[in-house]
Amino acid sequence: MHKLADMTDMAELMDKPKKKRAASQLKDEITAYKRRRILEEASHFFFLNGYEATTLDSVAEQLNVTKPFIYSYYKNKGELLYEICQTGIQLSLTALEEALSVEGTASEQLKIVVERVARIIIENQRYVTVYLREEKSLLPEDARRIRDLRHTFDTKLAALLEKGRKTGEFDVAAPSRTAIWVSGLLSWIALWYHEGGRWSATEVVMDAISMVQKMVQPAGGKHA
Amino acid sequence: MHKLADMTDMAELMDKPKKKRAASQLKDEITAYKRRRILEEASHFFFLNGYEATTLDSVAEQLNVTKPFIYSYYKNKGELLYEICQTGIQLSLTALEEALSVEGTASEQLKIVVERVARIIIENQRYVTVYLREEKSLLPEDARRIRDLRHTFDTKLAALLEKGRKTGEFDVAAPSRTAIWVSGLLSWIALWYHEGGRWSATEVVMDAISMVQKMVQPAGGKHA
DNA sequence: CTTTGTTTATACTGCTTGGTAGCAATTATG
DNA sequence: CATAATTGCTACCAAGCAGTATAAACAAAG
Repeated sequence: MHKLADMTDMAELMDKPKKKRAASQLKDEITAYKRRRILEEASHFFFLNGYEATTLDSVAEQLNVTKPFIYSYYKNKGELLYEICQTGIQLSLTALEEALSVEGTASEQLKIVVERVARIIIENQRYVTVYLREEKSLLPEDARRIRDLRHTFDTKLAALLEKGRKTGEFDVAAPSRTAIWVSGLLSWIALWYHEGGRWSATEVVMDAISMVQKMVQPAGGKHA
Repeated sequence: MHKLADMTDMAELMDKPKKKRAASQLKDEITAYKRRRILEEASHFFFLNGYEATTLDSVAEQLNVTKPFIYSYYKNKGELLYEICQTGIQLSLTALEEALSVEGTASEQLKIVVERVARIIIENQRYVTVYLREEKSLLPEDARRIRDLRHTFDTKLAALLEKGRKTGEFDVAAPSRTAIWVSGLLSWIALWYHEGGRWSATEVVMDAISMVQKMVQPAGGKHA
C-alpha cells in the first residue's frame, strides 16, 4: 500500500521535465488559487446551512461556474469538507506553535497563545465552526487525522501549562485536563462570536485572555 | 397574541366531555410515551450522524415500526428536531432555575448551579449536542424560540453573577459577558465529554465547578 | 490554418428520501 | 357478533442531488 503511494508520487515528480517546470509554475499557482476560492465559498455555505444541506450546485453558482468545474479540482464533496476541517484546526495549531516560539515566561507565553489563537479563530470562524460541527460527516480515516491534529494542539497547550506549573506561575492540578478546558474556551469563541454583534473581536480576545489567566492563576495572588 | 393562545387552550379543554376524561387519560399517557420513545431514538441518530444525514426510515427501523407511524405522532422531520433542541436547552434552564431556588450565598448558589447543570448536560448529552450543532437546521421561528430560552439562561446566570459582585464574593467586571463564558464552558461539556472516556462524569463536573469558581474569584483570595 | 491538449459546460443518470394515499388489522362499543 | 373507530402498514411518488459521459470552447504549438 505504501509502496504504491510512493510510486505514484515518484511518477508525478519524474514526468515533469525541467524545461516544463517554469511554464507549469504559473499554472500551478492558478490551480491553487481556484482550489482556494472553491474552498472559501464552500466553507461559507457549510457554515450557514451545514454540510449535508449544502448543494455543490449552489457553491458553483456562487462562483459563476458549474458543478463539473468543482469536480475537476476536488474528488468529491467529502474532500471539500476534509480540507475545510483541516484548515480550521491547522490554522489554530500553527498559531499556537508560532506563539510558543516567542521567548518568555510561561505566563507571558500563555497570554500570547490565547491572544493569537483567539484572533485566528475569529478571523477564520467559518473553517473552525465547520470543523467543530461536522466531524461526524467526515470519513472515519479523515476524522482520525483531524483528531490527531486536535490532540497535538491540546498536548502542546498542556506542555505549556506544565511548564508554568513547575515554575509556580500556574496553579493547575492536571495540566492535560486544564488544557482541554482552555482549548474548549477558545473553541467556544467560534461557535458564539458574531461579527457586528454586541461585542467586538478585540473585546472577546481580551476577555478570553483574562478568563484563561484566572483559570490558571495560583490561589494566592495574580501574575501580570 | 396571548388572547388567541389562551382561547385555543380553552377550546381544547372544553371539547373534552367529563365522562371521556377518565377513558382518554391512559390513552394520552400512551401517546405521550410513544412520542417520547420516537424522540429518544431520533436524538440518538441525530447525535451520531447529524440531522440531515439521518433518515426517518432508520429511526422507524430502530423502533420496529414504519415511517408513517412516526408521521402520525409528529408533523414532519423538522418538528422532531425542534422538540429535541427544545428539550436540550429547557432541561438546562430548568436545572438552573431549580439550583437558583436553593437558598445560600452567591458562591454557594453558583457552585450548585454549575454542578446541577453540568450533570444534566452530561446525562442528556444527545439533546444538548444536537441543540448546539443543528440550530441552523431549524425553521427561523423555531430557532428564535430556542434562542429566547438560551437568552433566559444566560440572563439568569448573569443575575447571579451580579448578585455575587455586589456582595464582593465575585470579581466580574461585566456579569452579562462573564455569564456567556460560563455558559459556554458548560456547553463545551456536551461537545467534548465522552462516556467511558479518559475522565469520569464526576471528574468533569468537579473540574467545571473549580474552573467557574476560578473565573469569578476575586484577585485577593479564594472563597469556599 | 491545422493539430493537439486543456479547460469548462451541457445534459443526463441513478439513487435516496421526505412525505402521502389508501388499505389492513386491531380494538372498543352496543 | 356486528359495527365503528382507531391505529399502523404497504406501496408509492416527486423532488433533490451527488456524480459522470460527452461535447464544446479555447489555447498552444507547429
